[in-house]
Amino acid sequence: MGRWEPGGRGRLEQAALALFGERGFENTTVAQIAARAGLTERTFFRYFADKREVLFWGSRALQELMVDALVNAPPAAAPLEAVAAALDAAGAALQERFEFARNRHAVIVESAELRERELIKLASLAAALGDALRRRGTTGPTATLTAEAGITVFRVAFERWVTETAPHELPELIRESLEELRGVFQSRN
Amino acid sequence: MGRWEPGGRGRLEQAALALFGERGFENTTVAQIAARAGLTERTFFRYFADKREVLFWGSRALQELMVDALVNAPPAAAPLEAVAAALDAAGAALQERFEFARNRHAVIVESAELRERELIKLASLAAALGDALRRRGTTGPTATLTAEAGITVFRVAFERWVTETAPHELPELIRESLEELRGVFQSRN
DNA sequence: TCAGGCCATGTCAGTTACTGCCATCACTCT
DNA sequence: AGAGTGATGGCAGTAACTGACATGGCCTGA
Repeated sequence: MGRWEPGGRGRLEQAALALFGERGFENTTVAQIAARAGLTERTFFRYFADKREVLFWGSRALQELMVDALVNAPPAAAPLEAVAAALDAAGAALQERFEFARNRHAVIVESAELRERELIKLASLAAALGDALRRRGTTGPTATLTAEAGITVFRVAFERWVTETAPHELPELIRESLEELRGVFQSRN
Repeated sequence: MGRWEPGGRGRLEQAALALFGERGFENTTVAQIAARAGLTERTFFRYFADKREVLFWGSRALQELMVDALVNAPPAAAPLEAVAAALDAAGAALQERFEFARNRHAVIVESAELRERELIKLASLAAALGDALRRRGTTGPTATLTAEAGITVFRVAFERWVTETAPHELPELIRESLEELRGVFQSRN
């Protein structure tokens, strides 16, 4: 195999997901990932800041998608409705890649280190949505709280989606979870 | 100094917080922490699973406090009210240690690794509160969502508490944030 | 066509987090 | 005093990550 095969990053991502699935994150070495991708350890660390990041590089795209959806929501929409639009966009996009999402999630939940990384990615996503809300005119703490609540809904729905034996559709689970959270704040007894 | 000075764990915690504050988390080695505490690196890793954990060992107590408060909330209280009781307990306890909480938080926000660890600790706290809610009879997704929303409120309020120049009281900030989040779900325009 | 440059990759040495194994030291109990 | 116990030290080893430099393939301009 030539030194110049294209798509080094993608090959590393695939090799990592496969190896993590086979032997677990902690029992997989970066050198092994690189070898399976036909590259060296040093090159791995040029593409990814650390061993965990190889599973999260792709999530940048999802974040952009959600921020765009929020920005393009009707100006008259309430903050929660704008966030809901972002969640809809994410739900529709992920629904297309159920197999991949499920495999990736199965790997992540098995490793505390990967769960940590996922949490900080979601926190950064929440911050980005909060910023976008503020650009729409929502005031400080409300923007943060709405965005964080939206991410909570997303997390709970996603977890159900990839975990349940009789799979529902993700967008539907997102809407259900959002309504349940609404109920938490509306009941008063 | 004798080999048997008591309180090794506490000395390590203090030394770590001080060094992280002086030179930053990443520029501090475990050997330096251990040396300042009059111990060795090997002993550090007997007390703490990893370098970050030294800042989080104390948070176990807070989690127990909150779960207790939730369990002891009136049985008639709605899920959100039970979670609010847990948040009140945490707010009152932390209010006593403003200086420490502020220093520790300043160190954590400066390091991505430490922020990750804090997020997973809060996630574990949310899970514990969710479990406690289920033991009170709250059904599955609602318990999770209520607990997660409560932790979100806590996080936002805590951040304001240690960040604002004119400091409010933490319990007050928690109540305010909870009401703001309620407003997010009640407005309909 | 070839000289030069560009850039992805390789090589290598070094630091540090973390672990397993065994030795050692202080204190206690009998 | 001798044995046991529990906290600590010493040491060697693995693997993640980094910096400095070398090298190989491709492209571009004259």
